[in-house]
Amino acid sequence: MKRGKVSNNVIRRLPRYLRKLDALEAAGVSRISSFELGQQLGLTPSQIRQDFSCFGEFGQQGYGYNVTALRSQIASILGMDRGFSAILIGVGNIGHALMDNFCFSDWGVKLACAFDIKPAIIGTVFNGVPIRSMDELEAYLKENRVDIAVLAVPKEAAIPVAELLTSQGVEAIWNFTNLELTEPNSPTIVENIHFSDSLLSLSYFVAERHDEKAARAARAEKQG
Amino acid sequence: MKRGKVSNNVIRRLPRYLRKLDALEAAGVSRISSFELGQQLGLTPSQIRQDFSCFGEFGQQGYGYNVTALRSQIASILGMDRGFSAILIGVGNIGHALMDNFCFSDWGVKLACAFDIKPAIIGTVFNGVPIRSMDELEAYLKENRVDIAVLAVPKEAAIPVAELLTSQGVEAIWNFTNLELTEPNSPTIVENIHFSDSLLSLSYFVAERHDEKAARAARAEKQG
DNA sequence: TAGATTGTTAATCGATTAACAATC
DNA sequence: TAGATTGTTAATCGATTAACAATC
Repeated sequence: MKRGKVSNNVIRRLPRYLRKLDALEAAGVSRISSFELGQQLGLTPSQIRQDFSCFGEFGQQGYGYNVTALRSQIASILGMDRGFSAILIGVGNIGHALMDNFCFSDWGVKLACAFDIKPAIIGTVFNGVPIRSMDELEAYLKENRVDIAVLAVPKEAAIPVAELLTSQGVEAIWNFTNLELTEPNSPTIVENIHFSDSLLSLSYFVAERHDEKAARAARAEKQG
Repeated sequence: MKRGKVSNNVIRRLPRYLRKLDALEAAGVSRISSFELGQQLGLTPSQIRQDFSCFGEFGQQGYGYNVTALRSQIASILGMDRGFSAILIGVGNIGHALMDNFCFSDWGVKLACAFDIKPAIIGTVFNGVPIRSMDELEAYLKENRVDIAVLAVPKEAAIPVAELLTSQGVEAIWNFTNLELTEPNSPTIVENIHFSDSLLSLSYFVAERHDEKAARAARAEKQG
């Protein structure tokens, strides 16, 4: 699989392709052209073909793409078949919601273990995932390969925990705290889920819409 | 405030500026230059000045930006001072986590009401927010202006609920289901929180990193 | 005043779109 | 074969960066 400096925009579109292909497969669609896929995703056929061509040749002239084959290629590009292992740190509201609702294995990730400080839940097993004491985290990291640490601790605990993770060689942090963890020189990959950023962007668009409506109303008023 | 077609990239950076300025203010910093802000955010000073200039002139030559004033300008641009109202639909894991942890009012949004189908919680009040029956949703929408509907229902319920929201003129949906709600011609603004997309992007970067390491190791092997 | 830093115009860079030969 | 659709090269468009006059 070729992969010569793929742009961030392309990478961010890959999961959407995957979801759409999943849906197509579930609907019994076996082939699709870049034109049709573009229609369904609101992208140009050109862009779709360019995106795929970063990684290889998955289509066939005159035919299009085999849905199942393309899906499996993209899954592989995204690393879903590599058996990445994850741990969850912080079983509060969000952590609990993830353990309960979010099916890591659907995306090729094995959630091996969770850590928390609440005595009441330490030692229990939730949805097949054992919850351990935070005190054991460092020892765990020394003994086990952890590809992805899901960070769902309260703000106050975030920085020291992130530093421990980085110092113990955890490859990547999936960050649910509202803090900017991205250190300039850190070797750790950080992916943020910033709820507030998302809500504020939405808020911006709503405000813009309101302003447009108000402007239209004002123009109508002026005209008579 | 001028606002002539601002690019999506700019809009997505605004919440980050806001968070950084909040932190600077909290740390007692009263002025900052685009150079220094750029250093702290990993952006070029040019880009920062370009971004701000989409909305007006907030700085002063030879001085830079007043942190408090700039923060409040950006808050206003993002619509934080408009008193947008929100409702939450679906008080499951995620919905509950949002009610418990996520401070809507910090971002200028008033969470007025929540809706669910579970009799046990209908009629209760959580964190000051009343939980009502889903049966009352339509009537509520007819009687109250709702700017933002937070959609946190199970997959199965998502589409019909989204259609109800759109038909009742809800301006925007903050979508926590893993479904693509964006309808080609819908007037409703949709902002997605797709956990799986985020995790898969992260997985991609980890896979890429692994490949690079493997390639380095292979080269070293060959040489020595 | 001299130094610093803005806002903006121009230059560069990168991403998207269009076009088309290759080919199933 | 004729029609369809790919993968890729070239053209366009937009976003980022650089430069600089304006000015605090």
